[in-house]
Amino acid sequence: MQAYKDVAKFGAPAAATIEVVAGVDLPGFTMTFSRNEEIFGEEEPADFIYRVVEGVARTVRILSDGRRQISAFHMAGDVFGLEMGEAHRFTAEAVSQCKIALIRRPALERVVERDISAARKVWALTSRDLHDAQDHLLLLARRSATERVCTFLLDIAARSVRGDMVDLPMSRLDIADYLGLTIETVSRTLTQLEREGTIGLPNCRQVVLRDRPAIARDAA
Amino acid sequence: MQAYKDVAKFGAPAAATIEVVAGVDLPGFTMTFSRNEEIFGEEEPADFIYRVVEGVARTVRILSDGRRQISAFHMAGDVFGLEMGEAHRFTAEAVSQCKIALIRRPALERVVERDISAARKVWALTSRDLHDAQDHLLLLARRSATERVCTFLLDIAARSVRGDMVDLPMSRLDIADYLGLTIETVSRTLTQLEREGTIGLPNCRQVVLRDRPAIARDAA
DNA sequence: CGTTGCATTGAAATCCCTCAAGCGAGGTGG
DNA sequence: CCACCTCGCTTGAGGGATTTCAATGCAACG
Repeated sequence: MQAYKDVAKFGAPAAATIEVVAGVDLPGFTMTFSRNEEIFGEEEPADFIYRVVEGVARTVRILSDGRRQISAFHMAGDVFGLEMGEAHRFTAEAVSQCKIALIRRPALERVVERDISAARKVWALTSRDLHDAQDHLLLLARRSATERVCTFLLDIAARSVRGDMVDLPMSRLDIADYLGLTIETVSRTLTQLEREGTIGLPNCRQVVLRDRPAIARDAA
Repeated sequence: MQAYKDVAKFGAPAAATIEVVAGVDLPGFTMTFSRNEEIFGEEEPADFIYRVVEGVARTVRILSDGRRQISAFHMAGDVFGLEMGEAHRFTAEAVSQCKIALIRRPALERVVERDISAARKVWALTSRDLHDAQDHLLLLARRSATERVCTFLLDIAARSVRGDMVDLPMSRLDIADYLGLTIETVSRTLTQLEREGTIGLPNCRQVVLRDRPAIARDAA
């Protein structure tokens, strides 16, 4: 618990039973983090695994010269910070104010040692992350700015069930660092799509998917 | 065995005991594949897992318009084609002529159901792949052509223990598709590094790492 | 000895980035 | 209540890294 000694900073942890994955419930506690607050740091011992209860988190890597890359956004229900090694390989931060459930890793390890089906479900989490990373890889390696942005919009839309109105919980900088672009290119691409009538931009945190087929086409 | 009915095409499979990971030995068989031959296809049922015995394989994804991305090169000892789902998510091909060990997936599943420590080792394979993918992600998102090529050279060098002389088993096109560049950019970057005296290029399939510190610096 | 398949090189074009300014919403204080 | 500030987003102009297109080189092979 070292990292969270100073609980005043984070809001009081609340003990609870956390469903890590379907059918695997473990004792844990929830904490709230404010916008941009660090949840855990790269290289820190991976003593917990984390599950988003409310809000959105991001996992980030930063190069020495400041170039930043967001590997994933984590929405309600997503598990992150699961490691086989001793240390975290990313920094995790709150995108918006969020409530996060923490599960002590030894507790998870114990269940995994005993229960094959639980072990399988935990493995599936890693496998899922791998698939996402591989899709992301293809995106970054071979897709144009427009394709990246459109893919991103469809992805976010699929993860937040709101019809054609999509809320973007993250800033343009976050989107840019996720897509391997600059903030300006993201902005220009969005306004370009708006000019073509493909999307609407009532404000900078909301997108209306006016022409999904066109977006899907652009997402290639 | 449907996919490999036509064994004549591949060379006769040879039954053997395969070490999937340290301490997990399973019955399987080896087959040889010639340069550029397909080992398995995307969307095909994932009935086997694969381990490189000799040579090098690649896992590939292709977009409808022909853009290609290589997610990884697999060298001697590497396991690939491990899926939790029903189907492969990549195409796998032989980079050079290679000998591949195939393990029937049900055999693996049985061991994983019984033996927790084996399950853990198999999970570690997925976890390792995830780490590699995440490093690759950062490379593609935020690094320049020179940085990518230098990182690649160091990576290959680390995987083939030969001092400062590195053999490149793959073509320029393979390197380009792995690094998210074009073949011309890879070629230009290499000749640039040669002109600076950082590397030597006795021929297009061999690289001499003349100044490792400089390469490491360029790899950022 | 021509063919074929990479690899290299050059010139031009393009896409995205960099730098710089302007805009707008939200918050603060006079 | 409004001026002012701040922060994030947008927009523009210019530049640069990488791609594209095209030609040449080179080694292996029949």
